[in-house]
Amino acid sequence: MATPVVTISKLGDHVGSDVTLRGWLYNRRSKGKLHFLIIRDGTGMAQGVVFKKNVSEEMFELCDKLPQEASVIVTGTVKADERAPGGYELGLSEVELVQGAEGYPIALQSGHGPDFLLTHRHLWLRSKRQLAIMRIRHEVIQAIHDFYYEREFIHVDAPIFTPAACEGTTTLFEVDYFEDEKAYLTQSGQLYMEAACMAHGKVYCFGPTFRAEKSKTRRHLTEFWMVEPEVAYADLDDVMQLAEDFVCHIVKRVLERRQAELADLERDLSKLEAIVPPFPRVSYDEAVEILKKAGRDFEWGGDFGAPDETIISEAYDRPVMIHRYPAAVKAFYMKADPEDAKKALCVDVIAPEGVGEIIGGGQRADDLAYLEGKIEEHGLPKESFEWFLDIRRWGSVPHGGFGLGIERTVAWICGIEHVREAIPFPRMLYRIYP
RNA sequence: UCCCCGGUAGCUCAAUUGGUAGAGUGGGUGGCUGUUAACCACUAGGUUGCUGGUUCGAGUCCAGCCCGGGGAGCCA
Repeated sequence: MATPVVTISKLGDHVGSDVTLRGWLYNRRSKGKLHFLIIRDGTGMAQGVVFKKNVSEEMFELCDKLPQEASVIVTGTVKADERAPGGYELGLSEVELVQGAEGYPIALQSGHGPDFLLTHRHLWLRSKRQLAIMRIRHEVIQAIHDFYYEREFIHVDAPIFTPAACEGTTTLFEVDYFEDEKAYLTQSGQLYMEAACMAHGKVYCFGPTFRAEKSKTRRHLTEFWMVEPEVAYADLDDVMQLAEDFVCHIVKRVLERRQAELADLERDLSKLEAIVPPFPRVSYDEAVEILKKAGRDFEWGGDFGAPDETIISEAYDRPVMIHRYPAAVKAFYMKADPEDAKKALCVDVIAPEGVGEIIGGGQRADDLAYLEGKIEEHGLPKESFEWFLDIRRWGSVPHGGFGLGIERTVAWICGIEHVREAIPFPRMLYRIYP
């Protein structure tokens, strides 16, 4: 009679009985008369033990030759054993080879370089560290959807093709297809969320965004994922409160449910456990003072560079919210501060540990005449924004929101150096394969 | 786009002042009944990124190009 097929994550439910696992050989440690087969199946890793006396000679020989990443179906008796990784092991009675994997390029030992690993990204995903990162990414995404679902936000998808820019036009990918006018890959779903929040009150979008920036740093991808909530009747304080609750919720969820993955990544948990409210709210003016005290030569009015952000974030053990930047360095749709028209009601959230900005947002301009002036000031084609101006023509209300970069958030939580490891198949300047 | 660093075995790296190209790992073969990136022995494996130059002689020095890494600007 066939044994039940189970996953490694559920082995504990089957102690004492025979089960079948379907997966891949992660590693093999062979002795003279027994083999230790480390098998992974996507839900975890488990050790199978093959004793020469318990199996046929052919099967024992097969196990002696199994290469790393061979696909295998194995059957054996589950028992708890402290010596086994994961706490359970299988005394194997059958090993079926599905396909071999001679010459598998990624070795367990001997570190590989980033170029080699990225070229083999489709295989690199199978390694322990990458498995942990992708599972944490998955948890972050699920936590995001749960957070907004519980708060009665409606998930509204924004288009990928857009007729005009939200940010600078130099960073747009042009698409040559639509007959009437040029189209571009989206840089942000925000403008569409502004329209949607006037319909549903509280909305968010979650999708890919594209930036044709010639950026070559550990914080940049050409294609990255962003979640963008937008809330009607929200002011800047509401936006900051939402951002704080949101980031805390994500970190807490990963700490609760992904301990094993964080352990695989050797993440310093105390850094994540420190992520609790309240986050410091620092005005742009105060941030400039921090920089000056640190000896930076910084002039009021400019935007912060990456080294500036790092200096400011190092003054705190949790994300820092910097608000009210000079309007001149921010996008056209920002609402001006009623107390100082030179400043915008915006907020950036800077993550600790040098990851940089994970959130950018603020309160939006809700007055028609003001917004028309800003569009002209920025030299943008007004006709492309008529629909956006309509939002201010009929039933305009104060509203605001922000965008959170998924890969930077995942990189920060995982404690990894580069965002390229925080997305399954990174797209970067000079890299589109695989 | 600019600045800095690099390109040597499948992979990660070493090679003294310009003088016969080396190790680990992975592959192969053999050994081992409790391994935790197992270990031990043996073994195969090279047009030193490309093109040109200097030199008796270039992995090493020079020029140009290609590719990669890190950073800046810009941004999430």
